[in-house]
Amino acid sequence: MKAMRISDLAKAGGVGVETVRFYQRKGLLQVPRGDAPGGRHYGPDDLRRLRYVKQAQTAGFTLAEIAELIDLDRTDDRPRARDMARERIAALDEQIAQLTAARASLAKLASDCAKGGEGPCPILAAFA
Amino acid sequence: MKAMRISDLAKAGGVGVETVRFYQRKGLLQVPRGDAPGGRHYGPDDLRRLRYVKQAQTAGFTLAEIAELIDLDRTDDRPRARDMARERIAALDEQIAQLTAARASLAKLASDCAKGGEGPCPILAAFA
DNA sequence: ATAACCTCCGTACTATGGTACGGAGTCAAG
DNA sequence: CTTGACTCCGTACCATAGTACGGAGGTTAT
Repeated sequence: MKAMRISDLAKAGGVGVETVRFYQRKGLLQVPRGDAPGGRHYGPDDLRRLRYVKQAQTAGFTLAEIAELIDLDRTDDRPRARDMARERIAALDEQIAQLTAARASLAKLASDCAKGGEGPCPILAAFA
Repeated sequence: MKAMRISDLAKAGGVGVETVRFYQRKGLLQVPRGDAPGGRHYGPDDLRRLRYVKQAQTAGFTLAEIAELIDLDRTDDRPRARDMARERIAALDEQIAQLTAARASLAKLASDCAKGGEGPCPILAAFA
């Protein structure tokens, strides 16, 4: 395995080089010990970490929260991790409920507008 | 009805004065004809419009899209409005699906972590 | 009539999550 | 031995959706 460079890591993680560097600045990814000149090299751990960040993001964690999770990993603080997960699940539930409600009311509006009776299009007139 | 001033409108809409002004700058709310010195006054239309904006936001429309919807209202372009609604519903469906999936995987992680077997806490180790 | 409070206006600043740019150094191939 | 591609680094910039600030002026209550 011929030492991944930052561009390889980025590609493998499906992000841009600038994003990797951004994550490094935020403490989400480690900056490899400044050894090999002409390009530091990255290992599979870095890629796992990068993927972890991306995955955690899809669960709605902010980058700051992800940084905290990573820190909890260091200290193996499981109770705190469970708390964060519980909070996130609750937030997710609320968000899903809200989006579902919005979806329903928008769908009704759209169908009413399509039915196209008289009067103004409810999508435009409504939410009122 | 003693002419709503900007702060009354803001309060009624559940936003701050600065937010009303921000919406005016974005073209989401009209700036009343500059008549009454010592405070322009706003009417029920303005409040309806403000509530429309807030409602549309919960459906996930960006302020730019909401500005477009408002413009469609002016021109009564119903086909375009239906398109926008359809697109938004599709996006909402996708988002709901993603959040639901994230919720499920996070819930599993949390329960595995709570079961607390050996090895590292899956919330911290996982997403991997 | 003076203080307290409001309006208008422009400008600047915040947070979040990136994205872009320019310069300097390094490295491999032609 | 030069060109091209890559690295590092700092800094600046982008969109989104506000929030805050300071000054100039009008209004309201005592």
